[in-house]
Amino acid sequence: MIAHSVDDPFYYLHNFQQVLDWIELRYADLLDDQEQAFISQFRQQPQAARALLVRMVMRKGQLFRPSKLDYAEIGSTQAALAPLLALGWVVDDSPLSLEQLFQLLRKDELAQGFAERLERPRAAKGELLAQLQALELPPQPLQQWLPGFAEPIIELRLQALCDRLRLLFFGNLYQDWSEFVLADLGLLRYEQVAFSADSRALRQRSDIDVALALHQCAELLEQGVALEQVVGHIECLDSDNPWLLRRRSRLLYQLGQHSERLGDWPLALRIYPRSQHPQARIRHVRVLERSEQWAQAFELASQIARQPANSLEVQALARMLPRLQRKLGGPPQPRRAKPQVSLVELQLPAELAALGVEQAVQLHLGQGGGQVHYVENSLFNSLFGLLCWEAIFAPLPGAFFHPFQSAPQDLHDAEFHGRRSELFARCLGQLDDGSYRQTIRRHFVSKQGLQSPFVYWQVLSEELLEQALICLPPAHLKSCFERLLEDIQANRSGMPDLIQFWPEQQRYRMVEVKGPGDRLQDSQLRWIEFCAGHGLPVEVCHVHWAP
DNA sequence: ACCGTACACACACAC
DNA sequence: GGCGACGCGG
DNA sequence: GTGTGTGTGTACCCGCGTCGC
Ligand SMILES: [Mn+2]
Ligand SMILES: [Mn+2]
Repeated sequence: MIAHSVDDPFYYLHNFQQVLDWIELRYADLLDDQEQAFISQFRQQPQAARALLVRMVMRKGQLFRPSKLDYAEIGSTQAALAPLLALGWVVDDSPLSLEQLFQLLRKDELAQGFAERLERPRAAKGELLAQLQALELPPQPLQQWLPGFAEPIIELRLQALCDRLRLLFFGNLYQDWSEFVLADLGLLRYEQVAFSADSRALRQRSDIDVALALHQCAELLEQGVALEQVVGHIECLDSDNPWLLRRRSRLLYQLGQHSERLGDWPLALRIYPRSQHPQARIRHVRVLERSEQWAQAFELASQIARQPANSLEVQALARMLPRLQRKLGGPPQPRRAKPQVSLVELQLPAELAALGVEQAVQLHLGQGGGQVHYVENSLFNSLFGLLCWEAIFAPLPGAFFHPFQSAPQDLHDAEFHGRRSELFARCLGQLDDGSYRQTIRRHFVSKQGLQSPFVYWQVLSEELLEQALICLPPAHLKSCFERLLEDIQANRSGMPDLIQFWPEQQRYRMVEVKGPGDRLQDSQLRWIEFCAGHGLPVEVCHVHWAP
């Protein structure tokens, strides 16, 4: 599937052609005439022209100077360009804004070309731009900006089409064509899932359009376009595809946060109710509170408290409800019980501060016998990922559809566990009969280095793994893994900095380190609460620096 | 990992 | 001419 | 001093050339 970069100078072209073939085979019914035509015409072009086009597609932006497109395997850029210009896939007379011109030309070229119109031609490049921006010159072709400039500037007109193809192949827009070469070089290695030939990222053209439009809205948001306008755009976009809906909710949530930052509470109050983001309802209450609508805030908070959707909501409400009751003139609220956790106050020499608090405590605790590892979330998540490898990478319909996936598409759906409950039950069942150790060791070897949403290969040494398998009781692992499966997103974080093992006694403890001025985060509090409830040994260690 | 996702760290404010 | 930001390429 | 909320900074393959200062 992947062309080898070491012995094929056109490896990128062959990879691109593979993607076209893949799409033609599986997605033909989702392409329009223009897209179909591109795929078939592309094949008929000379190799040099095809290669140059792909090089341009892989580069940043759509505007280029031919002198910057100099590739040994392609040879003459001019010759390669001719067929692309004839087809209109590339044009060489696009109007350019002043800003675009400044991105393409060097400072000395601009200073020379605009010499008469610049007051201070020796200033910094950004200053030169500012001087010319004041003249409010409209976009125009290069030949009008700077008649007689040594080379043209060419524009690739196929970026939108190629984004669509990339979306179809990868099912997202954050992966790009460098995936192929990274995989070829062994820098990224993926599990080979035996998915069926009809497994596809997207099933209808309208979903593709929605995905592209959402991506565009995210870009508008980033560029700082008026929020009202972006919200209006998003509201028109609908789909029954769960990951598109999740994407939409996330974007609305971000818009809500932007509104908050601008102090636009009415807008935030309109946006948050439209988002299904796990924290959207809490933000809604919070904005009611910030805008001093305490009665409505209390009412909504009480309503959520009757049917909380997740543990984040429960936790946030425990803080907000007493506060709101006080605001409404209720009786003084009893102080919430602090979490049951053993606290250690530790005084360390200030020289160790350079290591960072976690490493300083790691060093200190290690002197008392019992090896200490700085693991945070990596240990428990890795053990989970190794034990449940087959369930996570099971070829369920629609979960896998291309060779570069590190996780199933529905990993963060509420139904992820339900759709695989049999498989996970089988994995977790191994914690009852002791066979889990062999499964974890087997996958540690056979899957070594393969991308996984749970396994942190760079942290998980064999020594750490063996100590963990000796010291961690299977019942503790089972509680932890069941909690993870209840809500992967929320429960995969918050685990303590350090873990200490005493293999001779089959004993361990976890230690969350807190330097001066630091405090437990919500996810860390929830982990500690979970540990208290299931008998997992965890401590919090406050560090003070000795003068 | 769809400018995200973990962390710690820096402020602010109310009690 | 040294330094950092950034884009590129395998 | 407590408890809260909010906004930052940092890291994601890595060596190399170009550009700007
Ligand atoms: Mn930590
Ligand atoms: Mn810590």
